[in-house]
Order: sequence, then C-alpha cells, then structure tokens
Amino acid sequence: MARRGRVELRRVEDRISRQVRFSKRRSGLFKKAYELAVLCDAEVALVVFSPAGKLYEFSSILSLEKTIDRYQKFMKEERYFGKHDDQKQNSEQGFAHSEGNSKLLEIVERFFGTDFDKLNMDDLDGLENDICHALKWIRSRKNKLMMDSLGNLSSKEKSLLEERRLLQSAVIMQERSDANKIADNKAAAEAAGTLRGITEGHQASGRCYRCPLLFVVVRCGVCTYSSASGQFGSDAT
Amino acid sequence: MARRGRVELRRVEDRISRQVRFSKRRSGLFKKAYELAVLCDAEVALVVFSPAGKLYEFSSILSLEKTIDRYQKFMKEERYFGKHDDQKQNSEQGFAHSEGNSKLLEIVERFFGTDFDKLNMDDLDGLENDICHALKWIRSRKNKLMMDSLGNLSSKEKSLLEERRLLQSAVIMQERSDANKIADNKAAAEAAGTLRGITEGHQASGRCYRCPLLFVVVRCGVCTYSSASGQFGSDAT
DNA sequence: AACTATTTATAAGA
DNA sequence: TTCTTATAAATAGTT
Repeated sequence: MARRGRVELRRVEDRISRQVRFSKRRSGLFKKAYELAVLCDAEVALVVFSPAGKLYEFSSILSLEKTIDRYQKFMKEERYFGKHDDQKQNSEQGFAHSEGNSKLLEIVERFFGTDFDKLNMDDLDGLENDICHALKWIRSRKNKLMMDSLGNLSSKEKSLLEERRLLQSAVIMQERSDANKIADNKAAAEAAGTLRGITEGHQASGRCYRCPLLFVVVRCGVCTYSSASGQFGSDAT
Repeated sequence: MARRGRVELRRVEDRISRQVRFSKRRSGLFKKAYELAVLCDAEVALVVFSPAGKLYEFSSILSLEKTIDRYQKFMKEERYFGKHDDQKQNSEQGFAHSEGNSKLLEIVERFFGTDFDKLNMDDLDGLENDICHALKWIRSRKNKLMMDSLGNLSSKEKSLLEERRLLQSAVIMQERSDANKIADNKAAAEAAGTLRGITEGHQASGRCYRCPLLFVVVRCGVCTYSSASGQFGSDAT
C-alpha cells in the first residue's frame, strides 16, 4: 500500500509505471514551479515533453515566449561579455562536464545507474561492442561531413578559409592513403605471407588465445588498419 | 525549531526570507525537474529568473535552445493543426533507431536531444574522442576482470590440489599438465619472436595515414594482440 | 551551512 | 484515472 524504499534515480523500465510516474511527478513539478514563482516573485518558464512527445508548459507570466526571449537576450549578452557562471552550470544542470573526464562515461554511467567499477564482464562486453559500432558510425559520419563541406567551400565566408585549408589537406591525405591502399593490396597479401619491410615501431606477434591459429600483428603504434573493412583507425586496442 | 503550519501561497514580504526561500526552493525544483527527466525519459527545459534578475536554467539535454526550438515548432504546428494531436507527435519524434543500432547511440542521441544526422563536426570530434577514451577504459577494465578471475581460478586450483593431495589422488597428472603449460609458453614465445608459421585467416597490410612509416597488420580475424601492451583483445577495429 | 519538526510529495496498491 | 496510505522527501524556522 505504500513505497518500500527510496526511489532509485534511473529510467523506469516498465512503460505503464513510467507513464503513471510521469503524470504524478509532472503535476508535482508544475506545482513547485508555480509556488516558486508566487512565493519568491520569480519569473519561471517550464517546458516538458513527455516520452510520447506530448507538450506540457508552465509560465509564471502571460507568455512563455516572453521568458524565452528574455533568456535568449540574456544568453547573447553573456556570450558577448564572456561571463560564465560555472557553479550554476555544473551543480544545477546535473550534467557536469568536467574537462578532464569523458562525458560519455558519465552518460553511460548514469544509464547503467551504477559506477563503472561495478559493471560485470557481460556489461563490459556489450558496451565495448556498442562503442565500437558507435566509433565506426561517427567516423563514417565525419567523413561524409568532410565531403559535404568540401562541396560547399565556394559559398563559405572568409572566416572559414582556414578550416577549408585543413579539410583539404585532410582529404588529400585520405585520398593518398586510399590510393596506397589499393596499390598495396597485392603487396599486402604478400607481405602478410612473408612479413617483409617491417620498420621500426611496427611489430608484435603471438598466439591466439581463442583459436588454435598462430597469428602476427604488426602495427605502427599510431594507427590500426583493418583489411576486413579496409579502413584506418586510431590505435586504441 | 520547525515550521508551525502549512505554507501560505503568497509572496514572502521579507526580502531576506524571500531570498533564502528562493534558494532552497529553486534547488528543490531543479532536482525535481532532473528526476522527472531521468525517471520518465522526458525532455525538460526550465528557466528561472530570480527577482534580482539572475538567470538559472536546467535542461535535460545538452542545449536548452534545442528544447526551445522544439517547443516553438510544436506551437507553430499547433496553430495550424489544432491542439495536442498525439499521432502527429509520434511521427514527428519518430524513434528512428531500429534494431540495427546500438543502445549507446540512442543514449547519446537522447543526451544531445537530436538525431545523430544533425550533429556537426565539433560534436562528432568530441564524441569520437570520448568514445576512444571509453573504449580504452572498458578494455583495461575487462583486462583487470580477466586477471582477477584468473587469480580466483588459480587460488581455487590450489585448494583443489590440496584436497586431492589429502585424498591421495592423481597429483601426478596435474603436475604433468602444469609442466606442459610451461613448455607451451616457451614455444609460443619463440614463434612470436621469429614470426614464422602464419596460417590462413591472418593477413592485412597497408600504409599509415598519419605517419610516414610502413606498417603491416596481421590478424587472425578473431583476436588482436598488441605488442605494446602485451595483451589480447577482441578483434574489433 | 546544519538541524529538525512538520508539511508535502509520491509509489504502490485498490 | 482517482483514491488511499505508508513512507520518503522537502522545507520553514531556527541555530
């Protein structure tokens, strides 16, 4: 007939339960917003989209748009004067972006609702898999964006010229490596067989611990090249 | 020492008391907003101006502006099509990520509050960086777990051996297999040093696109071995 | 900022 | 959805 413990701060998985909670907590939140506005004479604007995409809004003044305008004007000035209230951003937004640490780790940590230290092997395997997928996706997406940017260079402003130059050199390098890739493919097959031409900083070998095959890995210490996908990547094994 | 009655819903006249209340209730409101977003998977944007004109904001996604945009788009459509058409919203939001995509992409997408397709180069660069960090972290964590369970296994093995000795059973076989293990290790080390015996399924080569060095990668299609770390990993570049 | 007597919010069940 | 109720959470007034 009542709750049995403190509420865990993570996404409610059951759809019905989530809907009910949303309904209850939404009304609670709106009530609190109203009270803050009345008691403390504050200007409050609150916009909530339900997971189903339904809009709920609250404004302590006649028009929510007015508060939005005020907000945007405020932000523009803040940018102009270079003001930054870090305390506000970090502690109240709840999504602290500590420079040194990875945002992603925080996000996923919140998703799992626990410290990374407590994840088990299965969690980690799944995560590694997801992350590899994401990395592939991001890199192909970056590549497409680079190409698109090249296509639009003629219409870009002076301030983008430097960026254009960088993109062009990046693309040239990419094309060169693509050409090399094709040219090297045959040689590669041979090299794989004979392992000739290994330069300093490119070596390693061992025995596969999952299958009975011998194998050899030689890498440059900076990059990894996968023959299966034909793509380069940063060396992050 | 405590409140003596229910709170009257009207402006607090005392300036100091009002400031204190504002501070307390504001943090309470922001906490509730955050909880609603996390628990119920809602998109929440909250803007508060204190009576002194100071801005406080909360957004469940990266940019509050994104939620404002969504709000304004919603209002524009509402003016055209009438109020609160749930079906319209569903198709608009369209959780486009079907089975093929990873959980991670959905998480980060929710965090950014937009489709990946709309992320710009900076977003993608940051994300790639984060993801590389995360990958490194996950792999070192996996390695530690493996080492730990190895340690566990070996201590279990020890106690089993002790039991066997007490039972006066096949100690000799165990010792022989231990001896074999050691012998295999030496053989493997030799093979690694000479790079002999590459079998089918272990090949690839190319040129580093970031540095002028030649490099060769040979892998078994199942595993990756890094000479730098001396560690095995799954083959997922 | 910390404390605590109370009020208020709300999770789960009906 | 709405009501009930046990319990968690927020907070007004105080130190």
